Amino acid sequence: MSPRDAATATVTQARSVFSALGDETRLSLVARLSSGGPQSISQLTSRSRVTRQAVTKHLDVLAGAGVVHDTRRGRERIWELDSTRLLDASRALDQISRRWDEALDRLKIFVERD
Amino acid sequence: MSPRDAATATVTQARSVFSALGDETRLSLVARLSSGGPQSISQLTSRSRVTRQAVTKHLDVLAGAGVVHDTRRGRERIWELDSTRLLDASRALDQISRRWDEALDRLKIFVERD
DNA sequence: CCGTCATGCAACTCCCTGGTTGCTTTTTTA
DNA sequence: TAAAAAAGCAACCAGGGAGTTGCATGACGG
Repeated sequence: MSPRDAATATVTQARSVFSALGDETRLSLVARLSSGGPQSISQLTSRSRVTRQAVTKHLDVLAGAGVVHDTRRGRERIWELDSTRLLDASRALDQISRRWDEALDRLKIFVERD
Repeated sequence: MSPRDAATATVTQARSVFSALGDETRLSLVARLSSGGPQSISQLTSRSRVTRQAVTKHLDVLAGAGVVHDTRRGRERIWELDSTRLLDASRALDQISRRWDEALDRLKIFVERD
């Protein structure tokens, strides 16, 4: 995989994370998993406005983005946060903004030259 | 504004940024503005697969999330990246993942105790 | 002044997403 | 072992979002 392909892959993954976190109920699920730790579907549903089925769907979307993963325990399914992709996405955002900030700095230097 | 309200506001803003960047064409617009600097609508359209009107709509969405802003120059409209919100969102993501990582660490310590 | 280049405005289509309801299956547990 | 708890499966619906086309407007250059 060339460096350029690697960069594209990173951005693509970051995009799926963004799209996953762009939904309000999903973001609140992530926040709750972040502070409350691993929880079952019904536990997550109890503090939510929407149906259990809706919660399940959202968790599946989050899993698709690699943000959470589940393990079965008896009759329940425990969902847990997966921080790696979140950190990757955070870094991607950081780079995009810094790249532009540096461009701005270069521009300032250029403008102030005369 | 209470600290809790402030936190909620931050998350809400971050969410709108995520939702804005969740779209492929929008994310590529942001990437191009990041590396290529300020550009007009038609400039941005020329390197895009979609129509000028589509690009315009996407830029409006990005502006709504506070990620870009525009200035008029004659008959054209120049769009520029706005890094503040991007950095805020990046930090929010970082915190969510770190909060969970620390919880994991505490758990490990607890488990290894016996 | 006139063509043309950059953009604005509006209507319309298509389909994906978030959400629901209803029923079934699998474990617990009393 | 029967009731209840947790979750899975499937169908359905309404709304919004991405994209398009068509036409109007405004600014520049010769």
